Amino acid sequence: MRMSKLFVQTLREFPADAEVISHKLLVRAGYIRKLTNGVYNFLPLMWRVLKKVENIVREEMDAAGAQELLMPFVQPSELWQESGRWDVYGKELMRLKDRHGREMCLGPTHEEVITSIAREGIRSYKQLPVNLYQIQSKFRDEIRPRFGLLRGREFIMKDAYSFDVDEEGLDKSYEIMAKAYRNIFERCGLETKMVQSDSGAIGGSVSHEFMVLVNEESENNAGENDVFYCTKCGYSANSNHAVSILNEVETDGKFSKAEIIDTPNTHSIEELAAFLNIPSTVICKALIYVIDGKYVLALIRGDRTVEETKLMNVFAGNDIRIARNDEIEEIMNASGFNAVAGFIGPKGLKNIEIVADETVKDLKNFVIGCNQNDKHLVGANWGIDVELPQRIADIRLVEENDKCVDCGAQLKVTKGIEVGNIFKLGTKYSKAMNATFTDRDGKEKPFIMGCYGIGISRTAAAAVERHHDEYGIKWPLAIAPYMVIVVPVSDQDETQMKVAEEIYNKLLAANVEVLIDDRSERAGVKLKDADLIGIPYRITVGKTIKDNLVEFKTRANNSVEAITPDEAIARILSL
RNA sequence: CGGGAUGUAGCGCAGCUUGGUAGCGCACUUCGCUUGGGACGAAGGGGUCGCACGUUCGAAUCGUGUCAUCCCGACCA
Repeated sequence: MRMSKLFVQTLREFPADAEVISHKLLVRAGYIRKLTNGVYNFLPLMWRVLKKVENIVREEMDAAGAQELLMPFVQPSELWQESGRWDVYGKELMRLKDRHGREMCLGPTHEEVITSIAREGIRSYKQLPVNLYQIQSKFRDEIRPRFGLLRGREFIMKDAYSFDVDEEGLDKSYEIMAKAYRNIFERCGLETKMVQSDSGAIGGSVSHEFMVLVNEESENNAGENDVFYCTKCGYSANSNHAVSILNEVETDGKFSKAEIIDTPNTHSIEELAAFLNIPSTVICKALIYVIDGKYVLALIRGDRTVEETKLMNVFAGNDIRIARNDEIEEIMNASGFNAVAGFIGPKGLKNIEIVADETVKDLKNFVIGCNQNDKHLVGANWGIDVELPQRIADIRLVEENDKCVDCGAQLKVTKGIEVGNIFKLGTKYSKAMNATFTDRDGKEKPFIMGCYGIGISRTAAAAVERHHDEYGIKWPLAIAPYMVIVVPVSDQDETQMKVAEEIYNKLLAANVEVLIDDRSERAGVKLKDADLIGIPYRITVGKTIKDNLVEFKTRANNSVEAITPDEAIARILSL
């Protein structure tokens, strides 16, 4: 391809509305352009990258025995009513009506559609297992799209769905996909970590995420997830799912008797601990949440943080938020109190579910709110002064230096970009939608399902996050839009132009994806653009051509060598 | 949805306090000159100043409303 004809506009400056480096670079280098909030045009260079990623995914999925198909982007509400998700998926589901007033939605994921395909097409266990996948645009009306391609509303995704006769089969299908995913990301030039995760709105039991770790000290960290991992064994998990063994801390408040004392203006744990001159580990913190519209009081040791996803899962909820002040007032009034946040406790509260984190069990002679403003109960003990809640669960956020549940070593935390996700769905959708097959014993059974996603456009953006420098992108070879760019330094030097054209034509003839910068630009412009766009190899034809030498530059490490044109061609063909 | 900020040419910005014929850099067009790290000169083209209403003789500038975008939180590939 000739640069003079290539549809690309590089910008001299970074776009003002971009925050993370992949967004900045992809816009500045002319790969993408925003159409509207969270929705991007994929320009020719970007489309080539995306097709590269797609093809790697295709090859590995096909090799793993999956079959590609394509489902509609627009889906009827009926299927979502059947699965029960029409009412629980929330505002992220882009709903619309057709001219007859019939409710439809833009596909954010395709469990419903694939399940309808399976129940029509699969009648017998003899047809199982089967794994079907597609590569397609998805639309999720995200609350806050950001970070360019990392969190768009419209994005390209590969989604696969497996159908098995039993759990054992699902385990196998799951393992095959995990293997395929490792191959895919490795081929894309991305190091990933497979971590345990919460299964969220998709549903199901077991799930893992594939994270590109990006824990660099960069000021704009694109990693939206905290990943906890063990420094010794292989344990790793998303913060919304991670568990740990706590280090020993003081849990005895050492108060000689239980009494309610004045603790003015101690709205936070820090203020309270400072006022009483005690460690925060002998305080029982009480927080009121709203889960699917119902009030929940969560108790946790003062030094720890509630992990909201874990808490929500205790109640199998879909939506969680901390209660507003007016809601707290309402709860207090209903129980005959008037305490504000900071002085709340479980004793005497009515019409509210109470759940305690495991950390509060061992507290002795501790401090807790008593629903009176500017007062706390000190020296409290479970069963004597306050009832220990019946519902006890792990609802805490793991922290760095907690101990690994598998081996006891220290846990560390790092930021990650989630590029892939695999779930064991089980029968969630097949039961709800009555999707069954006839098993060997002649009985009708629901399919045992799994689902497996990869963010294609996110993967490409993650590659930029991992592979770039101050001059621009450094594409991994496997997903670069072109492999090599030939740059004649001066378009007025006939020899340079002639040699450059020869190299270009020879590479073209050898089916190499090659660009030639035949624009009538100064050398600086051409070299800057080549670096910015991030083509893995550059062959620069300059003055040294009189000695039959060209410059061979490897973008990955910015190394340069002077070699002959023939050697340069041979080098490319050997890669 | 809550908190903060910003909307002026394709991109990046100034002008607004103190109202008076809309500017700069890059990009774009033509000509000249230049060609190893985003040159230079000359001449051009391009904007209902997000939108609406109001105040005023007169609004990019002041007021009200509205829309959009970005950042921080809850969501997820």
